[in-house]
Amino acid sequence: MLEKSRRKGDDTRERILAVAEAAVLAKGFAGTSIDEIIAEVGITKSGFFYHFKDKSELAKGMMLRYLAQDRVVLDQLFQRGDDLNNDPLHGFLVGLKLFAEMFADLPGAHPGCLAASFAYQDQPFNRDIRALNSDGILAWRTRFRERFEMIAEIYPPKQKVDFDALADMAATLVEGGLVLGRMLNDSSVLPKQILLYRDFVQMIFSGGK
Amino acid sequence: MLEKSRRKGDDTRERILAVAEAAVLAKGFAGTSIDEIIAEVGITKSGFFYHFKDKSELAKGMMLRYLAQDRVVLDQLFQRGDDLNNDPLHGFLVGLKLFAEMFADLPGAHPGCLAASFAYQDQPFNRDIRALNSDGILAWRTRFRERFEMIAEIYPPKQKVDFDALADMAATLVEGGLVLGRMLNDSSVLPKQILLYRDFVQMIFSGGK
DNA sequence: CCGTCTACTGGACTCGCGGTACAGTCAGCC
DNA sequence: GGCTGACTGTACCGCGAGTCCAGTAGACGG
Repeated sequence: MLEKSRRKGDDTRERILAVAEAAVLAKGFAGTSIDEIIAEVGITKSGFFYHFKDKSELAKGMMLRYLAQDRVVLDQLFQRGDDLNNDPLHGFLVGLKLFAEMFADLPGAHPGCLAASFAYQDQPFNRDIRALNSDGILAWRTRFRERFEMIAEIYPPKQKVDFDALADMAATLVEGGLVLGRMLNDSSVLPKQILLYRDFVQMIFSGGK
Repeated sequence: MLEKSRRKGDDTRERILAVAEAAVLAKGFAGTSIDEIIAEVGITKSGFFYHFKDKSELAKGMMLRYLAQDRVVLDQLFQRGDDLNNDPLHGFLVGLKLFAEMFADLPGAHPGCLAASFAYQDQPFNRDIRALNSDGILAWRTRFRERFEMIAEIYPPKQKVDFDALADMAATLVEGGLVLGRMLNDSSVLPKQILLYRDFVQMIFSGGK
């Protein structure tokens, strides 16, 4: 039928993950039934359990997929920021602007974050998921902190700042912004918060303006 | 047995809500079964459904209880800040410090937020819940914006700031901080973010220091 | 051409949980 | 003494997760 590039099943697995992601972002993990997923993918229940031994394995697969996409998108974004401006501070500020625009331009209003979706789920499957989640956040922290250290060499901040906390602030605002966006049904919350964060970073490293 | 102050059932209802809140914060709403709640409260299923016609009504009751508590706690906190310092900026900054300390001193590491717990749930019951949630957030926004306007009269900010967004930033950091706290299993994330927010507000209104 | 492996289909069945229905109970109040 | 509020107890339904297992179509290798 379609392409039969690598394995036959890889394609089905990928389709399950894609369908599941859309459903979970729209209705939450608990609110998404397997029956519903397989109906959309066009397979049977047995087919589903051939690929994932249970629902938590599905969640794990979704997280891995999500984090990989996430990493690629973020890399591209801040790379573009640096391409447009080779000063580490201004490259970062451009990256943040692009980041805000990305969230502003998202089609379906409020996508939400898979990670957060899982963070507020029950314990059992969270052992594994939480580890993945944790790694994802820690990657952000490291990436941003290293950037701040680079920036600080050129623009020494007037007052001392905890770079780890400042790095975490980005992820915090994204997660919180998505939550507020959902609550208020207003997708402009998150981009505005990112831009405020941008102002904050700018103030810290280059004073007033 | 105990007090029989108002009605007999008010006490039971309250106990259901209290038990449910603890369970939901620990395991998520979907992960909390009615059977489990009634076992702990010591009533039967019929008794439960006498008080709440379904699980979404329970959620609604929990939200109302939660928002009421929230309002009281916040009022007290910022009132204390103002009592200690009658300048609107410094009173607010003290309030934020108390706020951060409150989260730092919480016993069970990461309590999470009921509101966020529900924000990532499925659609159906969310119509009602979302409205409550929305009202809660909007109340924060108004409260903080009014405060910023008061502060700005005395400390005109160097650059123009969107007070609504700056107000939302507090709620955003709280929600996001709770999410990150859960993911990283680190309850120090949220207080640190609040203190960063405090620094930001201070920089906006009184420049460097 | 045969056997094996992958990627499923089909169907039957279990269990937990949300939710319904409804009859009965018991204590307090007018 | 009857009504109401706050339940108990039991039986039942449907949905969704998950299990078991038998069968099969197609690719692939010898």
